[in-house]
Parts: sequence; C-alpha cells; structure tokens
Amino acid sequence: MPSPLIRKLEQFTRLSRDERQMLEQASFEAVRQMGPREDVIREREPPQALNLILSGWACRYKYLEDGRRQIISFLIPGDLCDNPAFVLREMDHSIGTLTPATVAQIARPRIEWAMAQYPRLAQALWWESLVCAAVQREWTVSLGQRDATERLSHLLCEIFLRLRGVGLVEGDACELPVKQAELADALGLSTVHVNRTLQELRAAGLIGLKGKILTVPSLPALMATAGFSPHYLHMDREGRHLDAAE
Amino acid sequence: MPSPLIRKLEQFTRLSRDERQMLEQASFEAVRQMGPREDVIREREPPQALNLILSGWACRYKYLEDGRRQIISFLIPGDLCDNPAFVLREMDHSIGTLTPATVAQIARPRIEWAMAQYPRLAQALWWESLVCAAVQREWTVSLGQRDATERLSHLLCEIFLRLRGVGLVEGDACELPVKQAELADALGLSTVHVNRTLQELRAAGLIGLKGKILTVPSLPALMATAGFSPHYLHMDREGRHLDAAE
DNA sequence: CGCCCTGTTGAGTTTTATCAATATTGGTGG
DNA sequence: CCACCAATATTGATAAAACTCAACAGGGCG
Repeated sequence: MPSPLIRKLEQFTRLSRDERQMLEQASFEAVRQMGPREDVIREREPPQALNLILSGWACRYKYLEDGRRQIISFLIPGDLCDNPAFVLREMDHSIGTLTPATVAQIARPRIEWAMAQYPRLAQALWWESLVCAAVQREWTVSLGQRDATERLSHLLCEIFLRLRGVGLVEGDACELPVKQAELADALGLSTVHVNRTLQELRAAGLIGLKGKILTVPSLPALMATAGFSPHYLHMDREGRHLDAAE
Repeated sequence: MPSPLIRKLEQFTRLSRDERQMLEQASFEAVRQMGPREDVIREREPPQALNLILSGWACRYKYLEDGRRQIISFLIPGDLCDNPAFVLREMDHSIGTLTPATVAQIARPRIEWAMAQYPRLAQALWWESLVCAAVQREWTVSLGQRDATERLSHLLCEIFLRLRGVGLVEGDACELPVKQAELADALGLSTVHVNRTLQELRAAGLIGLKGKILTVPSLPALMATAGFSPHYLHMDREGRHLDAAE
C-alpha cells in the first residue's frame, strides 16, 4: 500500500510517478517505531527532521503550568508533524503519540531538494500546511461557539473525513483509538461530560462506538447535528490544474 | 515611517535595503481605504491579491448558520490577510475590518517574483505564516482550557506584544479600538461576561481602559495572571543567522 | 484472581449565559 | 454649544451548561 502521505497529497493534485516514488522512498529510510504516549518532539526543542505519521495516531498538545492540557490537533497517518521545522528554531508545542505509531523522519536537505526539484510537490506540501491551518481555525470556531454536542459531533465528522481521505474508512466505520479523556482534552470539556455527550449521540443513533471502532450510519445526519460544512478541509482537488499527466 | 510589514518581518531577520524598498513599493501601489465593518474578502470567494493591513484593525471571522460568530484572529498593521492565497482556491473564512483601515493589495505575480528573487524575504514571509499558525494554536489552548479572566488577559498580552512589535505601543499604552462585543466573539464569551471580566482586571490594577486606549502598568503582572508565555510569538529574531549585512 | 485503567453514574456546585433594564458615550444637526 | 439619538457599556436577577467529586462497573492482562 502507498504511503498515506501520497494519498493525502493527491486529494490536492495528482502527483507524477517520480514524485510518488520519491515520497515512498523518503518514507522508508528512517522509521521510528513508537509506543503509545511517547513524545515525538517536545516544546522548546529545535525541530530536526520532518516527522511523518505512517501509522497510528498522535497529537499536538500543550500543558499549562497547573497541569491542564489542551490537545491542539490530532495527527493521523499521512500527517506531517512539524512544518515549522524549516524556519522556526524551537517548537512552541509538543507532539506525542496516542497509540503505538510508526513515524518516518525525513531529513531536511532531502525535503529542500525535493521541493526545488518538483514544484508540484512543493505546492502540495504548501497545500497540506494551509489545510492544517484551516483545521486549526475551525477548532477555534468549535471551542468558541459550539456546545458540547456540536463540538463532539463536529470533531467526529472531521476525523471521519480525514481518515477517509487516506483510505482508513471501511464502509461506515473507522478506528477511533482515543480515550474519552483525550477527547476531553481536545474539546475543552471534562471527561464526564464527554462521556455523557457520547451517550447522547449513541442514543440518537448518530454514531456507534464499540471497542475502538466508530461507526457513522449516516454521515449527513451527523454533519447536520454538528453544523459541519466540509469545505474548510479543501479536499476537492483544488490543485487539479496542476495534475501530473501520467 | 516604514511599512509595518517591514517592522514585523524584521522581528525575524534583518532585511536588505533592496528587500525593504521592494516591500515599501508594493505597499503603496494599490491601496484601499476601507470603513469600519467592511469585508476585505468573504468566505467562499477565491482569493485574488494578497491583502496587507497598513493601518487600522481587521479580523478573520466565521459565522455559523444561526448567527453565532467566532472571531478567529485579529489583524493589525503589518499583518497579511490571505497567505492561503497562492494555493487554495477559495476562502474558508471571511476577513473584515473592525475600524477604518487602509489595506494594500499586492498582486500575486509580484509576490512570486519577490520570493524567487529574495530568498531571505521568502523565509521571512514563511516565518510570518508560521507565527500566524502558532497564534492560532495558542487561541485553541485559551478557548479550551483558560477561564474568562485568563483568556481575556492572555489576549490582551498578545495584542500588546504584537502591537509593540510593529511600533504601535507608546510607553505602557496602546490603542484597543475594539468593542466589548467583538472581544466576546473572539473569546467565546458573552458580552456581559467580558464586561465583568474587564472590570475585574481594572479593579485589580492590571489594566487601564479608557476610550479606546489600553494601558498595561505592569506587563509581567498581566502575563502572570494570564499564564502568558511569549515564546509562541517567535519574536526573538529566530532568523538572525540570515540577517542582511547592511 | 486481582489489579489497574477506562468508562459510567449520581449529586451538588461553579462558571458563564441569558434576559431585561439602565447608564454612558460619541457623534450629529440645529 | 447644546440637545438628541443610536450605539455601546454596565448592572441585576435568573437559568443553563458544564464541572467537580466520589463512587462503582467492566475488561484486559499479568
């Protein structure tokens, strides 16, 4: 199976064989096998290589002095961890795994070379960082305006679509290997409240959640209760005018 | 006085005379004078040129179906509006002025040319978009974890520092030409609660607010109550190794 | 078998929102 | 310069959403 990064970038534009091959190769050179709850990189450290999630889940997060934690975003296969890497000298947040994960480290010069060599690829990577920013803005909207039910269902819609984008949805089901406490830290809610809100969504038949498997019988219905509008994900091949011929 | 964009970028790296001149010129070619509460660009529109705030305040925002509004970020002089411009085909949020403002429109080819011509400038612009993303992450933390008092004082710290970065702070005072309702939309609080929280900060001697002038008698004190740590703003010249010689 | 981690439930509390009324302010025209 | 108006800020009272605390259940694993 292809690197999930390729699947992801091809939501923007079709890559050439060379570009795909280049990414494949980069994804296999320096792979870290990580356990759950390990840090990929920590706040205040200088970013070294570019980290790419190949399998498993991770998250960006930040602790406050007194131990409160906010999960800033979820990282799933195909996601790049530290686009800041090239310009900023130190991380302003940490990245940690949530599950066992395999993480590829792509050396800096390699990326620089690839971006110079393949302009289409450079555009695609730029797209990915802009989408990442768009997702962050949407989280701002959720945390600022949406109530617990909307917030949770909105997050589930987003996750479902993002997983589908890299081929990790089967039928109406996907993995959701995340504890309620972690959802709570992402949503700015207490675990108790997340628990009750999940039950509410289940009772309404909007989701199923058994083991670590999330099922969404009707995505439109879930999107409706979330007030979810997918266009911030920019998944509709906005770079199709750049498509490779092959 | 120099374009605020130059001041801003020089928090990252010192630009050459050519680069500065280029930016100055670009800032003066197509200038829009806008009134308060006008849209610079609207959600779902294709971004055309790159908009740069020369004076006045604006914000990114998004409405939900039922009229709730979240202000996603504040834009002050020196801020670029639509870094997405180059790659994304449509805006996923709107940008509107809060006060009368002058906005420069920089044509796309011009930017592309400048970034190819001046690598240092390209790095600086990249830095600015990464800082923008870092600020968005910090808003996520605020909205998710901080209570009303922390949230408000954190925002005021951020605004104060950003304004200082472009030379818009005099002594311990700066302009804050923003209505309480707008603060509320940014902080995810009701206007009533913003009002009471402001009073609390005033009563504690942490801020003064008269007319549209904010005074911060002791920035460290305000930062302490906010739990504010400035390093996410990356203002400490992280690109100094790129400094122009002149 | 027992333990720890995660999820679930109930009760009471806190924060923040809502509603409605009143005060203040800045701007405008006379 | 004053009177008036609309927009903004302030206040009080009540309600809702979400939190905290504490206890208990279930499941996986040594």
